[in-house]
Amino acid sequence: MNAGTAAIARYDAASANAIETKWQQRWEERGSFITPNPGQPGFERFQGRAKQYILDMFPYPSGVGLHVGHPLGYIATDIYARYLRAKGFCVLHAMGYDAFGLPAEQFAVEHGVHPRITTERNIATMRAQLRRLGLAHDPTRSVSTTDVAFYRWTQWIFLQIYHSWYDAEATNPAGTKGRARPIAELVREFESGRRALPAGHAGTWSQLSEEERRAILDDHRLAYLAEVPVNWCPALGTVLANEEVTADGRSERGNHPVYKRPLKQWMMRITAYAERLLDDLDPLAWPESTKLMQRNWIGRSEGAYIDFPAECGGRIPRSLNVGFGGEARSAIRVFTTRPDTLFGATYMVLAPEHPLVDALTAEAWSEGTPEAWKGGGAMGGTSVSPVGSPREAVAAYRRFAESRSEVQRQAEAKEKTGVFIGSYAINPATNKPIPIFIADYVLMGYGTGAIMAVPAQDDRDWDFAKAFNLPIVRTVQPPVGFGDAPFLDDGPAINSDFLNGLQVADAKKRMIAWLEEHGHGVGTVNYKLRDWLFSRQRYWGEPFPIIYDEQDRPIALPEEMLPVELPPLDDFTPAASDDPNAPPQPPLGRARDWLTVQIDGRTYRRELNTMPQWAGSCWYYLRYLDPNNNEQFVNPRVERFWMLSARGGATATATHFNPALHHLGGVDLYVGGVEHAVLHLLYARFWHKVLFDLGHVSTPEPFGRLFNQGYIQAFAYTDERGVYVPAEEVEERDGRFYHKGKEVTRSYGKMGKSLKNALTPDDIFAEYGCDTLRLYEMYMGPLDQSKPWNTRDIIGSHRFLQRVWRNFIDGETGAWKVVDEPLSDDLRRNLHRAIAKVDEDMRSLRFNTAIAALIEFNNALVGLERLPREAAEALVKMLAPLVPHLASELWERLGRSSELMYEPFPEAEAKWLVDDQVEIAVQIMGKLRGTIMVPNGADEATAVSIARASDRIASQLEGKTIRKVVYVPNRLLNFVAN
RNA sequence: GGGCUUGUGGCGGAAUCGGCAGACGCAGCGGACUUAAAAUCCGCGUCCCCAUUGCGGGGAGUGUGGGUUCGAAUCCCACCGAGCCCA
Repeated sequence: MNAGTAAIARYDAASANAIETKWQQRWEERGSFITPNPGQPGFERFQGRAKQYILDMFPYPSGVGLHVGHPLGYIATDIYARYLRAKGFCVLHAMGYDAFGLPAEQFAVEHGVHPRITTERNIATMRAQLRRLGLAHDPTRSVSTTDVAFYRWTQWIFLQIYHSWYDAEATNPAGTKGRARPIAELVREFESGRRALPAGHAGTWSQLSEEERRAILDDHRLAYLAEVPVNWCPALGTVLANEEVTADGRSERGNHPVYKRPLKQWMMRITAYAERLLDDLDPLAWPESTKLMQRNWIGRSEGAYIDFPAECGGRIPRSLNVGFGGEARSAIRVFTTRPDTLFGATYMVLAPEHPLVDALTAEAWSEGTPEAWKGGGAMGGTSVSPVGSPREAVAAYRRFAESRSEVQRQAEAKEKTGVFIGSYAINPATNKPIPIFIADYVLMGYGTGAIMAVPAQDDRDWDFAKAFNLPIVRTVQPPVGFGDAPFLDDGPAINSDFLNGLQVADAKKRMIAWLEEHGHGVGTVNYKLRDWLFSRQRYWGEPFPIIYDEQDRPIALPEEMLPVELPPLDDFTPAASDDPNAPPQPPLGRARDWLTVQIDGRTYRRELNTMPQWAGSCWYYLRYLDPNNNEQFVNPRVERFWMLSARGGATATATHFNPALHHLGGVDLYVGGVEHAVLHLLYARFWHKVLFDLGHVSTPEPFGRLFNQGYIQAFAYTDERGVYVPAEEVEERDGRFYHKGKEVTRSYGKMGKSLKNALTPDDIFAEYGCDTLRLYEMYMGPLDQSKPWNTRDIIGSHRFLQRVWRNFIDGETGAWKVVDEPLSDDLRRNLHRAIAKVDEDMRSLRFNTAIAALIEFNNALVGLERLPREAAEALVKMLAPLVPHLASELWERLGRSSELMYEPFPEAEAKWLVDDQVEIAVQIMGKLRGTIMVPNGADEATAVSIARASDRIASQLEGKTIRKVVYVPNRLLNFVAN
């Protein structure tokens, strides 16, 4: 035994903590977790090794600290990263903090403490907790989004996006269609005449006014300003995300009224990338369910735009009045995924805020208009008396619709509401007039904000038609016996002239051809995905690198003027108001000295909005690669080294992406919760693709392999009033639960403060040490499934480590038991079987079964007087990724001074994995009747003769005729006999 | 309403390709050691029936009901329950 290591006879809480503290200190002093970049000092030890980039989702450093559920994924990636190091890879594994966001700002509002102070305190707490878990993160690569040195580059990326446009025809570096290009190239193309000016502009580029040119460029930029309806909450003084608004249109926090209001906001043109975001999903090694969620979110649908001529006395605005041939026309344009049903379109519906509604609304009700169409009683629970004119009905309905949240409007369960606007459109297929309604089940943000209603083949149209007594014409023949309901499935077309008899798919094609031929419409692809609202009226976020001139025109700051730092503030309270019409006043408006900026003697005013929290998490994984670079957001050579992933695991030496040689994605494993399946991953993919198109990164996708970990859940207990009681004080007796003598009710859900069932890692450290916690969390079950925390079970993992310890060190005497003696053949077979199992399970992140195999092997060593070194060293190496402190301590006591982390993982030798004799099952008619021993790989005849020689089988077979024998070598033998 | 995931002992889970269901652990029961206890070690451990002095033997069984197959926790159909996403 080494001098200097105290003799510890028993592995318990005290000795575990002593060992863990010792090794955490030593790793820190030695810089064991640091992985330098190629060319940097210290990289020599990794020279020639293939890279692996192992990443956890970016955490928010919360003020309340971690509970035991949080580090589940971090422990898993740590084990995997340590395992890969032992398998000979050069591993990048780092952790940073997504530290902008609302909680720190709220805390600042309530307590007057600057968010930077709160944030830094929280980060320090979280770092200490993670360090105490023994996580091997490279400390030199940790970043925080709130560091000026970090968000300077977030602003820089914003500028790249702002200065770009999407050329749908260009070829990107991956060889597929569509590419972001610098806006300067667009200007040159317009100047040279190589690219025609957008429709509606006559003459040449140089003949356009400065304003016109700006407008055209802004229409192309990937970051642009737009008036969009937002959830404006005057009482909180901020715009809210949809998820922050309750179903009845009030703020989740404070229950204040929320209004839909158009506000000038920064938008990101993510819709330009819809097709590529969809196509590139296929080859990614992601869970299918996550890919499916992204596909649904992007929501690609093929269909057609169709124009319905409308009688409106020439009042349609000119910009909305261009037909498919470029000619002027008065028509309502709809998008439909079912152009084949056009003959069944018996009315039209516009979204209440559709720009044509004013022009189309009639002056008076025509003779015989049903009372129900005029708005009386047609607005759900809101009682509105029948109104005198279409104009009044429209105004009343709009007020009603505005009062309802988008969630309410989309909920299908409630009855349909709407009003007739007094005028008619012409169905281009039937040439008959059909009435035009406005109704809030049609949303302005989807398609064109107008639909052709086909009640016979659409649920919502059917309900609406029933409610308003509108005609229903079937255009797809339902099967015999089909009831009084819309028919959505495939069938032959009926009542449809030239489509009759065609199935849906063919009918669609035929109709689109007909529409295009007659100028009534055009086939198209539509997406549910909308552009990304990128402004927030908040303080604690990245300021935009944007200023405005006297004409209120946005101007991007030059790169040299970055960073735009957040100004100091004393008061973070947003300007609250009871007046829904009060203009939004972001907190940055209080920074008087910062508000304006002088450049070349002219005064500009700054953008007061900040970026959303998503911004930093869209690219942090690139900053880990080169965190201290002050010249570039990441050095391209460094980026290529870590991100280019060669197929087959070979080291990448290529200088650019080649689809034949490389995986699409750079990060080799990305682990995090499924709650980020859509937004974070979609936004990050979008930014990454823009950076890829512009040549700043080398891969078309950021994350090649994604793994969604499950959650650790916990029981919670409520008393007879329904109030939560502390879970740790609850006792179980005979399957019932008691708190302070009173029976309580058990429920099951997320761990958290509000349910009084959270348990901190610190509690477990004190009682068992962090190696036990790491082991228990991995042993609970498969990583991707949610499972309940059960404190009672931890003892099993702790006992296993104690048993390991006792196999090395006598529990009574403290004597060292490892000897240089050969291992018996039996034990060696056990050992190599364990190695094969653990190796395979670790590679596929099945730590629970890897641990079970280690327990079995260790149990086989229990009772040995002396432990052969061969088994001891292999066991320590296999334990090293899982319980690095305990393993390092034993490694040192084995007299080894090398860093255990970088010791190669044991190799299973094939010859020790096979037995001479194997036990196989013997069945008769598929029922188990016994087992026999046969030589490994025995043929059928041998197995049959051994089986028939056994008394048990022979007696069972007596008097029966063997019809057939099924033999699976080394597995089973089945006699089909009767 | 649609889509996805999921359902195995008292509990967490294992069975990786259709081939011995319940590995491993927790809780429980029995035994050894001990004056005793703790700790440790060994054994038992789905349900029902038969046998029981002892060894044992048979049947059912992976949410429910069907199907495919020599053989189904695993594949197919329908239903029930749970979770997530979309509406």
